[in-house]
Amino acid sequence: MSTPESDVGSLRVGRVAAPLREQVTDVLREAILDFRLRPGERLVERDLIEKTGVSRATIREVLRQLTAEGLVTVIPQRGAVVVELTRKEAADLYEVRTMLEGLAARLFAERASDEQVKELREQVDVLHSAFEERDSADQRIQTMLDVKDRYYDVFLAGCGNDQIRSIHEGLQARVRLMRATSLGQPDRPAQTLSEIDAVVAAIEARDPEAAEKAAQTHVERAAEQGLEGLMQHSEDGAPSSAS
Amino acid sequence: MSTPESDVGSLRVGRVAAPLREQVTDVLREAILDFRLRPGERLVERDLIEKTGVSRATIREVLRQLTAEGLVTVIPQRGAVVVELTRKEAADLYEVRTMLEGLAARLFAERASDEQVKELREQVDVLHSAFEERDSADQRIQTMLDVKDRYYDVFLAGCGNDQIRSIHEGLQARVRLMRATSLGQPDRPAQTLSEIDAVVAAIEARDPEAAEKAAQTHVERAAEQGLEGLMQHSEDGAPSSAS
DNA sequence: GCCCGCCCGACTGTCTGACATACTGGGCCG
DNA sequence: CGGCCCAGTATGTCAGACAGTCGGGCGGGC
Repeated sequence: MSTPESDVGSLRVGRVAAPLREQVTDVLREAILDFRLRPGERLVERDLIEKTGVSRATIREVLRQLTAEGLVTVIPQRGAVVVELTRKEAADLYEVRTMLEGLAARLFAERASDEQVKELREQVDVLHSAFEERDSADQRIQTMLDVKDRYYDVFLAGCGNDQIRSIHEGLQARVRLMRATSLGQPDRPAQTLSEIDAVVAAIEARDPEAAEKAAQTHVERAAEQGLEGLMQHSEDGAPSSAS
Repeated sequence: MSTPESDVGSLRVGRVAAPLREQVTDVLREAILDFRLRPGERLVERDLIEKTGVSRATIREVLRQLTAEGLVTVIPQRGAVVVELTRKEAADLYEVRTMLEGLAARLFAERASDEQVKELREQVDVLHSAFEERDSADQRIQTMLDVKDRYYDVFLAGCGNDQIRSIHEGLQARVRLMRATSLGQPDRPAQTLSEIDAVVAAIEARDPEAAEKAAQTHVERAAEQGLEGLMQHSEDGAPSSAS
């Protein structure tokens, strides 16, 4: 061990210069999740080269990465396309997410420090005030989504299981993607708030069972709403254009 | 080869010529899971080029893929390394896997066809007879692992949620990887058998709750055993060499 | 007039070679 | 003896090239 043992490990320099490849990955991921690249759209390497300014090799590595993340599908000899989620796939994703958030909630209630519980409550408060804000509807929804992201950060950090976080991230991304086809009912904010309140309340009471249950209920409700928008579409395909 | 339209759809040609990249990915993945590439080992691109015979571009795409699968980590400017699982990471993985298999078992009990249940039972029977076999210990263990893989195939197919399968695959791979450091107690086969029996029995009884519980118990037991081997090692690192 | 088969353009899959940059280890100098 | 500098090593990224495949359009045959 060369590392001079004093209190090393906490003073790492933040590695400012991210590899180009990762920057591109982030940019593309954002573009997909923002629907600037829409589900079903082909990702032609040459176009991406022009748009991003990096070389083909880099682009291809990025595409592999996004493929593994489940955001793009690759058709052999045809290349990458932005994933289109089937209704069934979306339902399956929600099912897993239900379990996962339930687990996270239970663990949070069992293991988190009082500090973390307090922090979680604070995030919920912020969420409430974001809801109260009188911006335009669009504005408010965006704000709430952002705040909710931070809520989830605390939530998944506090449960003490890092694997949950990384898996949840992937699920979350794809679920978000699903809203492409639905786009329908964006706001059921009040309901969301009370569901989350229930989760945090159970956590504050240090009641793991209740927390798990509440978290599951929350995702199930979200699933109902989310899937509803897909119902109108065909049985199991995801035909975005031409009827 | 102009597929004459008679009863097409069932006679797909199995796409024998997989993209080179995927073959290489498979080979490397196998090598990692077989510990021919051991945890902590550096994966130097030039070496891999020599060993696999493909070009650097291809190798790099493969490494990205494996990175995303969680089998290798990349240290910036230093390259890829076969992952070394921390005791905590392993524990976290088991926690998630517990939930996941519990969910799968519940869904299986709820949704699978009688046919599928029967098939599952058959796999368990095969597992039993593999256990009875009087091969060398090593031989038997290998056989049981193979059979168990097939059991899981049926199990995860029958639960009807494809997302579970893909996530479980990833977890499974990394958990297997963990045995690198432990290597300790490979066989607790009898215990395993009875636990699985319990799961399938509950499924046959179409009792989702019991099935979920039994499946969770199974993974928890496996986790205890699996993690035990890691205990002897240092707190949270995974120092494979020199103490 | 319609259908079949051929051909062409568009892309991907893969390879080669090259260059800048960052890390490592070791020898040299003060 | 300790710190500095340097060359070797490996990654990060780019440019260009070429074969193979897929799809669609065009033209000829029936």
